[in-house]
Amino acid sequence: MAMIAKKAGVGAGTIYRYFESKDVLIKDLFLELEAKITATIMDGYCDEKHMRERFIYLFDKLFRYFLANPLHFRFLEQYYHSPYGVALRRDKLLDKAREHDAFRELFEQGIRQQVLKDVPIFVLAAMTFSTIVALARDTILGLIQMDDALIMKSIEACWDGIKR
Amino acid sequence: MAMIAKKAGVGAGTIYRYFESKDVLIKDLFLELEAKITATIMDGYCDEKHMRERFIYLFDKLFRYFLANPLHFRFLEQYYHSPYGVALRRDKLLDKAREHDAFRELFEQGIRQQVLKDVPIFVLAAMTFSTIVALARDTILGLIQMDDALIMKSIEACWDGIKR
Amino acid sequence: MAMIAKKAGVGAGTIYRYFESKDVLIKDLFLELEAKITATIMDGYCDEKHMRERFIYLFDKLFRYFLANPLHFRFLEQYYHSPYGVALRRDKLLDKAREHDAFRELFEQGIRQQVLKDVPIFVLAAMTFSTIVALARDTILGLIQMDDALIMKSIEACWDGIKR
Amino acid sequence: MAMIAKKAGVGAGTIYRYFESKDVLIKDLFLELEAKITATIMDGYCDEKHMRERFIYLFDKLFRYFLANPLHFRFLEQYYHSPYGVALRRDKLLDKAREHDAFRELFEQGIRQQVLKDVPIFVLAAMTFSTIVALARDTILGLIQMDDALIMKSIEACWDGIKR
DNA sequence: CATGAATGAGACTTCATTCAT
DNA sequence: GATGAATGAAGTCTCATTCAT
Repeated sequence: MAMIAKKAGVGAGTIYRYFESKDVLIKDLFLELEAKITATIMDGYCDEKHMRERFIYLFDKLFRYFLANPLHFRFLEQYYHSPYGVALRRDKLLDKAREHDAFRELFEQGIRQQVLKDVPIFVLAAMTFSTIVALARDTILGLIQMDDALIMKSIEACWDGIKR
Repeated sequence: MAMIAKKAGVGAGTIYRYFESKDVLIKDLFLELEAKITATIMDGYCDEKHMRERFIYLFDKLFRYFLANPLHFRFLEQYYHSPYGVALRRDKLLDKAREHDAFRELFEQGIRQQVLKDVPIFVLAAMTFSTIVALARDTILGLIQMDDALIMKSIEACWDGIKR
Repeated sequence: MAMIAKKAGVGAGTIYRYFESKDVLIKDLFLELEAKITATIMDGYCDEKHMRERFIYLFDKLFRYFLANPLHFRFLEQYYHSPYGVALRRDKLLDKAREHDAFRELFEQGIRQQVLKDVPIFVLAAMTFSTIVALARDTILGLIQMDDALIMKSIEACWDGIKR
Repeated sequence: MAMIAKKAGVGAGTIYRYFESKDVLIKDLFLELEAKITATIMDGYCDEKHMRERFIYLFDKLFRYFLANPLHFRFLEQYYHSPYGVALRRDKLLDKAREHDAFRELFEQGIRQQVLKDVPIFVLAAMTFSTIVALARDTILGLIQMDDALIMKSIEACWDGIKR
């Protein structure tokens, strides 16, 4: 908190006018970031295209967002692995926080149309998200390099994994 | 450190006779755990079986190890997402720590034999490890349930993703 | 101070236009409350009745005021036990603030007329006020219950203690 | 806490090896003090003397303890007026913390033997303790002076108040 | 005159590490 | 070699007060 106040150029107590506590600050930041990412990804997304194309569109955008915003990515990763993140995923998986979620819809539709494997959605999510996140992380850390072609190949491979 | 000393039944200072610092203790614990997991997984592993069979064997064992040892799993996850873990992965990816590694050999051989997609190994690793880890995590957290059939399906789906 | 401003429906800074500081605000509030209590108690008080009757009248009224205004009571108690209260009592005892004070007059008259024990007034005050305050406090806290008869008995007992 | 550590000549964290928290420290200090006072007061106390004599003995000792240990007195006063103290008195009044208590026994016996007024014990306690405490407080604060004769007179007056 | 955002000293507490015994 | 009491920097949070608007 001291560091944040300093970076923000304000006194230590000022933060608490805007955020009830450290935890709330973190949660709010997460929600803001999540909304921003969703907006970015959904920009230009076309509901009516072929499923594979939509899949690639979404994950490509997601991947590029991560690379373009490494700080956001690191924050999200930490958040997801914290107790907050567990609670969040619990809610999502238990359907408490449905909302509009393009990924979920895509997977559900894919299963219904027998384009995707008939497994629980969380398996499809694990196979795709965690792969993209893992690759993004190592790219950001400078451990690996991924050019456009490799990004595409990887996303297509994910598709191969989930498609029937 | 105080808790560890207590659980170990020794004085707080005693730890420092065996581990230079908290960080070193954590690193050593990780290495020990890693060795144990490798041993467990490799037990019964047969080099000469068909590649797909070997793939499934390894990941099935890995997955089951995680479920059977949730504390180990949680420690490893935390470790991987800490600064220690980054350094470790850096070493591994940059080939500095090439020991005997069945997964790596499997992937390399698969590419050579044109059974697997011709992508860098780190892509294959991301697609498989991160998926299994994600599923294990949520299972351990009680967010999802995976029975034997679903475990098998998931691993096979991973294979579909990386195979040519 | 923030809470007070909110309850008052004004900005936080506005308080400081009416009260120099938190301490002054508290002191002023005390003085206001004291005046109000004095007025309440003196209402219907008759100088010319028998001394015992007047004594009972005053303490009965005081006691009932406390029970009817527990918030006032709590504030007064806190005030008396704070550094402010010490200064106040110092002034009163050292005769610096001799205003019209029915209790004091009663005690002084009682001593003069040899109805009360020949001890310093502060002893009479301690025996009566502190008893009534203690009983009021515990009643307000819900630790004890006092009905009309018990209130009367207690005040009469105080009288027994101070009378010659 | 910082002040305490400094006065104790130890580091800030050292306190927490001996007391779980500030609240526990305060509570423990209170218990220690209470035990010490009880021991002091009970020293030389004779169960078999006449009741009035015992009464005077106890309160005289208590009063003198307060004067001799003004810091103890101030601490106890603050404690009794804090939330801790309320809880404590609640327990005592509700008989949860009976133990050996000379004052209580004296009052109970006095009522039984029809020496004292037939009022609840808490009234007797209020009339005596609060009077003695009030006089001790103002003496310690230097607001009043009490010599041996006046102390005796005051305690005897308390007795007059509670006796039948 | 009123506002309320900003302040920053100070409160309690934690914990990895040291060192005299 | 083992101990565990002591350390003190650092962390989160509160709140009376100020001052530019």
